[in-house]
Amino acid sequence: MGSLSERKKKILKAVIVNYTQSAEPVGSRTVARGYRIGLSSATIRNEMADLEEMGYLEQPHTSAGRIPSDKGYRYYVDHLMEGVQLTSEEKKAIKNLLNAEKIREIEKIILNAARVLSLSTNYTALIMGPQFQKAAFKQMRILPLSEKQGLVVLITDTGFIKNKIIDLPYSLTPSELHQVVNYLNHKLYGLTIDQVTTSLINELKRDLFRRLEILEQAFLLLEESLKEEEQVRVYLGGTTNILNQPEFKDVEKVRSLFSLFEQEALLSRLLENSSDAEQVVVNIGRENKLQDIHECTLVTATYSIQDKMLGTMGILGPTRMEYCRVIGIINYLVDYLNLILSTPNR
Amino acid sequence: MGSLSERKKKILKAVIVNYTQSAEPVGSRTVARGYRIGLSSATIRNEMADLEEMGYLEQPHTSAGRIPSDKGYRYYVDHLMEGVQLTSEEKKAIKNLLNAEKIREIEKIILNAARVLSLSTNYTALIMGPQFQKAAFKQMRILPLSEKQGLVVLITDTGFIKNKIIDLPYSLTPSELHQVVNYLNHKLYGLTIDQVTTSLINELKRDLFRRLEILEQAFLLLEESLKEEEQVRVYLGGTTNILNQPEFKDVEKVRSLFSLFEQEALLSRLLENSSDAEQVVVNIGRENKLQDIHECTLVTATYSIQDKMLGTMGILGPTRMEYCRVIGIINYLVDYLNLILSTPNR
DNA sequence: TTTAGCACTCGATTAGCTTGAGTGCTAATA
DNA sequence: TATTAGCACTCAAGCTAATCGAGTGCTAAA
Repeated sequence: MGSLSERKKKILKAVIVNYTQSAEPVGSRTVARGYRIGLSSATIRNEMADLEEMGYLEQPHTSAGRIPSDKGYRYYVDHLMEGVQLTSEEKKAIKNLLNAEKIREIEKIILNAARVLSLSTNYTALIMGPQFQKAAFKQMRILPLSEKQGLVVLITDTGFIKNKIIDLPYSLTPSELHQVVNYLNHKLYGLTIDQVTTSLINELKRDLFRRLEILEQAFLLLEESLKEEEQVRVYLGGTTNILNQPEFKDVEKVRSLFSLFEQEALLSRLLENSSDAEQVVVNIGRENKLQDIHECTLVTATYSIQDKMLGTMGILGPTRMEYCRVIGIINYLVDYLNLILSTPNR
Repeated sequence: MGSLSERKKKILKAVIVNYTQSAEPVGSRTVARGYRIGLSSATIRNEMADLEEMGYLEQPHTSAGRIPSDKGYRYYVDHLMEGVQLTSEEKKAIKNLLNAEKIREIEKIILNAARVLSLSTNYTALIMGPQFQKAAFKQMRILPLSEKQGLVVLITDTGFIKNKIIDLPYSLTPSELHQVVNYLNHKLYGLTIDQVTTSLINELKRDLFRRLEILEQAFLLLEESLKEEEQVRVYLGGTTNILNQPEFKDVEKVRSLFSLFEQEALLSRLLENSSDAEQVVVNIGRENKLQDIHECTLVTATYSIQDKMLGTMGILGPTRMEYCRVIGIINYLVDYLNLILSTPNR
């Protein structure tokens, strides 16, 4: 597949670079003039015809220039693109934006990261919040609210905090409650939320029954607050950025994209797909599973805290995207975020 | 101002009703045919010319029909519109949607209400979350996370729960911490968050100093978690609904509207404006302060818990809106929501 | 193998024409 | 006096034809 002649590579690259900027089909003459290839437009024309036949370029109509196909972009990303380092100003800008305040809550950090990502790329940022299910149990507390209600506070090792109001079984005295909570904290410490399955809970339940003779209902709280398949939150930034792109001058496209944005479940599946990979993943056009973004590219990367993968972030833009810039930025941001998150006393 | 002849009223109403459905300028013939006024188109033409001169109607261009002006809609809303009761099916549908699960957390209820509101009106719903500042302090707790960090949990009487991670002054022993918390709970109980001003905190600080000789830093937590002017959250529902309206076939308008949607601060100010009023408030077109929604109507109402005003909800659609339906729905939803929220053990 | 040259294609733009919904005005009518 | 019928007029929208020009493919010469 990497078997394109040097000349074809140069031309393909020229077409992509030009099209990325102009959003207009690129003609042979433009390539001949602008990119120091030292060939006449006629020759380039022939090469471009070849590239089209091979599937790297497309022609909107007979008498127009060429635009890159998904396959063309793919080749560009895999073989032609030069990784670009951010300038130190850009880096500084990102750091500044991200550090506006000393923030400890992970959710706010992530919300902020989405903002930064969209601002610095001018595309739309999607960030999947920490996957609650995969975090490890750190501690829980129950604060009594009234006779019959309590507030469960659940804290994971990744700094995720979850509240849930529950009904308390009337027969629990404060000290019994305390005992239950202590017992659970002891037993569950370090397990991932996934591991705290119903069966484990049932087991503990039996155990506790014997020891403390506490009402079964006491356990509904944990089940309730854990089992409830919590949708992973996806934070969006710069959703309107994409409206600046000429490919979205049609309201129909805008609608289909924005209704996707409204469906968190779909978004999180979209991001989850890429979440195994170590590196930055680029999904170009129809490589994406969802119809609605068949004309978009989604660049994703995962962020983590002390080597434990937390979630995925992505940039969504038109396939005609500034690939190297975006990849550079997302790379830098992920690294920096990992650093922040892993700093012990952040 | 209510001094329109009966005939003019009928005609104005006919124009508005028709335009609301068709989104096309309404001609004299259409009015004569469809609305049993018993007058010829010529007469109606004359009346419509009068109405235009008076500012209730507008003409996009000479040879087109008339469309209502903001003033026309205003008159309609104030004098001509018949309040429409929802059918019992509609009511049932709303109840079902809202009650999908037994939900206790107020935030989720509100999020859900936004969904319901947008689904049943087909416009965009904005709901301002509970105004933290105006809620009354109920209790606070501090859960130690590590040596140096603690989690402040703050609960208001309106069921709002707020977490914040803070740095603990190293010199506090658990029991000292406990004492401080108890003292604060005692002192602050029942005050609104607004009332817990810095000066009160300072006062308490002096007080505590004397009694417990506890480090000043212990107080940073409260200040930090309260003073931080927490932006009121605004929840959106059905943002894409508005894209179905023909008045938004132009991407420019979509962009300006959606970038407004991204700015929570602006949205909350928008809703706050109407938040004194008891009743449903209708802001038509240019009556709205923000340029971006000069072609929209915002219908708002406030919801409360046991007569304490919590927040505002609104419906945003084109000025050509089904006023009576929207007002009926928002009225019903607010009443119902108030009922749910005020039920003691919800 | 490359290039110059040329005929050809086809979207985009413009201008002119037609259509039709709707108006305003006037004169006739109830 | 209020209403209506009739008619000339207006103007956006839609259609067609003509023009323009960027860009192509092909051919023949270098």
